[in-house]
Amino acid sequence: MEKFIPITDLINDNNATKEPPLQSTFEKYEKKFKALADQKRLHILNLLCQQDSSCVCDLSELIDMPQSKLSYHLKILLDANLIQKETKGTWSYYTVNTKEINHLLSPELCCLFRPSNCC
Amino acid sequence: MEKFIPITDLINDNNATKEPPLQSTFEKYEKKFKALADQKRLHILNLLCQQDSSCVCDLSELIDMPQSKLSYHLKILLDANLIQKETKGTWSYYTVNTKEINHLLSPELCCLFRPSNCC
DNA sequence: AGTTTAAATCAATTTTTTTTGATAAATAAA
DNA sequence: TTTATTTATCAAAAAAAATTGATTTAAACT
Repeated sequence: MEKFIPITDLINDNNATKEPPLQSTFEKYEKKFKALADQKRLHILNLLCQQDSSCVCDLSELIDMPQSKLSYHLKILLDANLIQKETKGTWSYYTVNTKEINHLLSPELCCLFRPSNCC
Repeated sequence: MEKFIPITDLINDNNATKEPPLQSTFEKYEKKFKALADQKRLHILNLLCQQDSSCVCDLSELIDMPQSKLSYHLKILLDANLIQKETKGTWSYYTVNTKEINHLLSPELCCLFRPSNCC
């Protein structure tokens, strides 16, 4: 059989390989998707958007996860800018960064990780 | 300082921990986000949606990646249902699963991984 | 002041993912 | 029919991420 050559290959000029700004775009989204690529963190996000604010010790009970483990996962979400932290005294309160989530995910999916009013 | 207790905590009943269907939802999306959580795979997706169809050997040149490595990453995308495969003779042609991408990602982001007409 | 609590961080271990080069299966081309 | 090409898969090694329990820091209580 003869190799099939799509029309677009004949039309497009192959500048596809040199994309200087795309590289850093991919890095940015890699980080964000890495943060989402874990059941536990998806669960955390889902819980966070049901409370409008939760401290680590409460979340730890809710999700039944040791504190150091939870802090580790919260940090990953925080570094990806998917959640935000506010410290009051010794407590750290975390909230979903709705704006960022909306920018990243489809409306259907956002509902899973967005305050309960939506869906 | 006294511990701050958000109003929603006083209102919501704490059924948050027992979510039998949510568990499998998280599993499903974990897999999809894992597939997206890699620069190389994002690059592959981006290239794939510029061609409407590419075989492994062409992609391998375009992205400058050894064949076995590329096949490995294509399989991860395929298993997550983010791309589709069609075999013609010895060649495998891959295309972006636009429907799935649209369901998952925001319109802004979809543009990065969707045929060039959009943005 | 002394004790307790909340949360972040650390180092060591375990688990998962990725890379690499080789091989196998199937088709194409000579 | 032989040879070359395309792609998937395999096993071993390397790299990255997650888990665990302990420690540290800081603030809150008594």
